[in-house]
Amino acid sequence: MINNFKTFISQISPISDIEFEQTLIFFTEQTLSKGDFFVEQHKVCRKIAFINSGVLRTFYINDKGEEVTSCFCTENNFTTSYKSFILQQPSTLSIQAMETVELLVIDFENLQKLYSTSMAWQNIGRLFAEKEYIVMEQYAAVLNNDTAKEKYLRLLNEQPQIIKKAAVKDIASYLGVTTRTLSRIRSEIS
Amino acid sequence: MINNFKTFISQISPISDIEFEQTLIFFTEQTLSKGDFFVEQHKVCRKIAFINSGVLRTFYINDKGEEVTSCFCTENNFTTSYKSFILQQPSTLSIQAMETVELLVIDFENLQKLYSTSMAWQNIGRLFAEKEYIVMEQYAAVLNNDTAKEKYLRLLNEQPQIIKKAAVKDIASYLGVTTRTLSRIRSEIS
DNA sequence: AAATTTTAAGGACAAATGTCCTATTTTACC
DNA sequence: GGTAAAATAGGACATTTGTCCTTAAAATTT
Repeated sequence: MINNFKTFISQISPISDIEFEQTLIFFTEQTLSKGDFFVEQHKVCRKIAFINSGVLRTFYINDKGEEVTSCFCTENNFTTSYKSFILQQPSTLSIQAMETVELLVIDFENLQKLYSTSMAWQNIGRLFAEKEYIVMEQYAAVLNNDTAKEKYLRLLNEQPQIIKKAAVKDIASYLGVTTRTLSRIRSEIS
Repeated sequence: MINNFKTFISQISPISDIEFEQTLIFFTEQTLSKGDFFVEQHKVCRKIAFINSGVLRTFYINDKGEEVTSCFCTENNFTTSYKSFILQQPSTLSIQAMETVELLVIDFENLQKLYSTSMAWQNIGRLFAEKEYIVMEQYAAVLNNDTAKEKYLRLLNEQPQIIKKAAVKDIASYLGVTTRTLSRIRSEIS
């Protein structure tokens, strides 16, 4: 777990062994079982986690009261209700484990401590935010341009493990289509 | 111009008068006329600008060769082809002045210099990235959930100046609908 | 294991949106 | 100011997607 994390962090920004070691005391390991929530809607999200293994699903409730999946969070990434975390406001999102998940968790206060004392972590924080932005920009472009079928095929191509693990209705809302439409696409393909 | 910029920066992160003054030498003023490009597709975007006045349009060319507007950049915000700027890779986006635009511009190298020497600017950089993420997340949620009419009414409500200033076809592509659909919505409303 | 609930597939029809087109208006250019 | 080019509105029809529904399968609970 720690090795994975160090590799991941080092790829974002160079950090000395010593500084990494000093950093680790701020993180705690956590395991979630399938169905457990990492973040619950309406509560302020106070933590961010490195996913060592497993997949989580991020979703919100739209105006019509339906669950809309906005992200599938996979291993070797961070997960958090980012807006809630940044602004320390109640979260519109919930994050739930889709299977057993191993996390390395740091809370808001400790991360701020890292930011204020470590240039390396300031850098990691900024680069992470920039990366999240790029991912979201790409997601928006897909939603804006692709047809339902194109969106499904793209997901199938880019994250085949999600197609296998996630419920059909969650894939549908993630792609911004109804289950009826997704059902049509799936029968067309097979 | 400078005062506007200082107010804007101070709202993101507290910065001392002295540090702000020292910072200013890295920025240059620039004025664009209507139609001028701030960023051109295929070139690496080497700069980021504070918009003191005016509006710019960000767009890309999709698979079908059509222009798709991804952002209208308004005054008292930054503008850049963010992904290209971050990664220093050729830009998929172009950014064009929709009217006369007054900018305060800093290039990539100088911003990196600020990042590496100033904790305040590291902080500003991270908070800016976080803000851009939140904006993009909201845009994705709108694209995913709202009908064509809802999207148009939202834009009308939230950025009425864009409806007035932008071409209908650009509003359409920004909202992810065809001009035919937007035409229907507009005639319905009036 | 049986009963209950949830999920998924797909039929029938409705609504929304897109495609292709033409007429008209607006803008850009010489 | 006149001409060419681009943009807009909107008709006619096609396609996509959504809504509502039923049935079957799968998962969950008792």
